[in-house]
Amino acid sequence: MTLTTTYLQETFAGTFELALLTDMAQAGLYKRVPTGAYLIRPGEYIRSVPIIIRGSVKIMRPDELGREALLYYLGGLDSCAMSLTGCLGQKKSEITALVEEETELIAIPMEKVDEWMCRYSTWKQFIFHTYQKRFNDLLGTIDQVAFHKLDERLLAYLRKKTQSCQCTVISITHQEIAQELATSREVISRLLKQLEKAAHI
Amino acid sequence: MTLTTTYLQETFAGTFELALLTDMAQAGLYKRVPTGAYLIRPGEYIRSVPIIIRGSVKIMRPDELGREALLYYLGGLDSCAMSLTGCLGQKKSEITALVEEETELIAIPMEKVDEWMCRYSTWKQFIFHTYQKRFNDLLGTIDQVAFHKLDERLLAYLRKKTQSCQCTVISITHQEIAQELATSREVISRLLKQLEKAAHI
DNA sequence: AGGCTTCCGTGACAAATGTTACAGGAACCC
DNA sequence: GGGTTCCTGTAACATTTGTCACGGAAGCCT
Repeated sequence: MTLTTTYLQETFAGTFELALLTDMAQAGLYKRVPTGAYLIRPGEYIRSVPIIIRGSVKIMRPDELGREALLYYLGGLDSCAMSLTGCLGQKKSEITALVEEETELIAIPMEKVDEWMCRYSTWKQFIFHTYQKRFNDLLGTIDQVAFHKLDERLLAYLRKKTQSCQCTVISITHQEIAQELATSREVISRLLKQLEKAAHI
Repeated sequence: MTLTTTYLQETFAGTFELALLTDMAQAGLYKRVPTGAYLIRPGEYIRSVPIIIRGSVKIMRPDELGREALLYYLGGLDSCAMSLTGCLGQKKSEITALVEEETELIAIPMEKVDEWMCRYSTWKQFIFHTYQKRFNDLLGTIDQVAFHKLDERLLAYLRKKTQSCQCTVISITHQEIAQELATSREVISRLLKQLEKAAHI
């Protein structure tokens, strides 16, 4: 599919000025990415900045071996700050971005990201707003990991999950939860049992 | 003290262009801040972006009550990304910045931060470089908290501390360490004993 | 049916961390 | 000297989390 200015206008109603939308239509690349695909993996170079239109992307941080801590989710009209710094700094990615639900996105080539920054003030605002959101996400993650016990973190995790997928039922294996909270399956099993009991009282 | 372009030239040799330095000399405010002072506290508004010339500033994240997790340190020629987003977004601070060693800094008023972004490419680079560094710092912190046990974290903490203060002897109470690692004093006592023993073997 | 895989439940135990309680040393002030 | 405060050491115990070992349920393939 090719991007049309009209489509962009519907999507970004109010946030971007017309001239910018026209530029985006021309320079941006529309992509539809299926569940399970990776947008980026550690070690790869980042050459464009994605803006998520619809769907859900999970950003994770791997450790030396195997484990991957959950950092945050990207949803509608979010963008990734990691990609921004990565892009502008020409660095390899330090994170993994996994598509959780089929995602539509617009990929903006990095030269444009830079160029528009001075040309369009709404773009500059968007970029910094993105930074701010991601920073707060990370701070939130640190809060969780540093100050809260696993049961609370598990609850928070489940809540966020239901929010981000807009549904009331979650289908996921204990194993996956365990990975994202950097613990083991048995522990999650145990805690879920506990919560279940506690809920009955 | 007033800022002179010559002083700035010495300090930022190579990183900033001359015209920018002249602007900085005019708009920037030189400050010398004593150990123990706060640059910012949660809830306060940020009206300028500090660039640290010399010294050491500790950035912490408080939880609902009392505890404060260590996020990272700012040292020579560092700047704070939180202040950037805070500034440009007009938000209240979510963090605490405590001066650990007497610090000299230049405070740049936020209008200038914004204005120079498009005028001076070296400034833009500096800003994004700052973002990138802080982001990586945060990721490192998450790594530590999520994947490592307390004894490793303690070691890493001590190492960083000796680095940042450029000395071989640290003088700090167990209590403080405990706070920054979000644990209790007794635990730190215990672990330090352990490490001590282990070192003797 | 039988065999395979994946996921879940669970008990028993080990290790790590948090908590409580108390004692002693050093510094300081009166 | 006596009193105070701050810091450290340490023992005992509670709680939380990690690990191991195993068994059972469901699905899928032949």
